[in-house]
Amino acid sequence: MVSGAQSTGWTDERVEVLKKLWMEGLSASQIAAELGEGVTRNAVIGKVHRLKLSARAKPTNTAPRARPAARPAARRVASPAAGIGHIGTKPRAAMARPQVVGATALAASPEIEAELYVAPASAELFIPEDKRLSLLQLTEHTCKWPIGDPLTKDFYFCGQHSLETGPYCDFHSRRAYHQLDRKKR
DNA sequence: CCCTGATTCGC
DNA sequence: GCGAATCAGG
Repeated sequence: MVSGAQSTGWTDERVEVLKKLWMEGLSASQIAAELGEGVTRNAVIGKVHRLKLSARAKPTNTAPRARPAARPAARRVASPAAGIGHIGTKPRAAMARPQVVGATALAASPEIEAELYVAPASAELFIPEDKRLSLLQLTEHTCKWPIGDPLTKDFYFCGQHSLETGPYCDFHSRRAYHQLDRKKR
């Protein structure tokens, strides 16, 4: 009976890992990635709540989450058989290493992957001088992301081909948002 | 846009 | 019990 490897289903072993990592402060997605196969971040969160866990770094506050009121009906995947809909999302290959955990107040555990790679540190793109644009050189299709100090001659615009969806290029549009937009109702 | 956890609800 | 879908916030 040794062979009872239920890939799905929470074994004690997995639960322990889950609890450990959760208490360590790792995010649900990271834990899911660690557990690997068949485990999504939702599964992790769901299990965490089921285990009465959660509240790892919450000294106070019960956070009275506002309920979504009335759920119209969370329909499961309707999958109409042959979904010809175009794939709008990119596979993004493998994101095995998400951006480093916040690690606000947790002790590093050597037992876990101690492999942390330092960020690229490239906070900005380097624009070759021949690609830099002055204010007057901007057009509808050039990235209008300002670089440098406007008070010095070391100021110019990105100048890359901008997206149709915004005034910036792909790189800078992501930098422009990332935290804004949604809360700014 | 990316991400986080929280919640609901069909299975 | 499980987890996808969805919500709400950062």
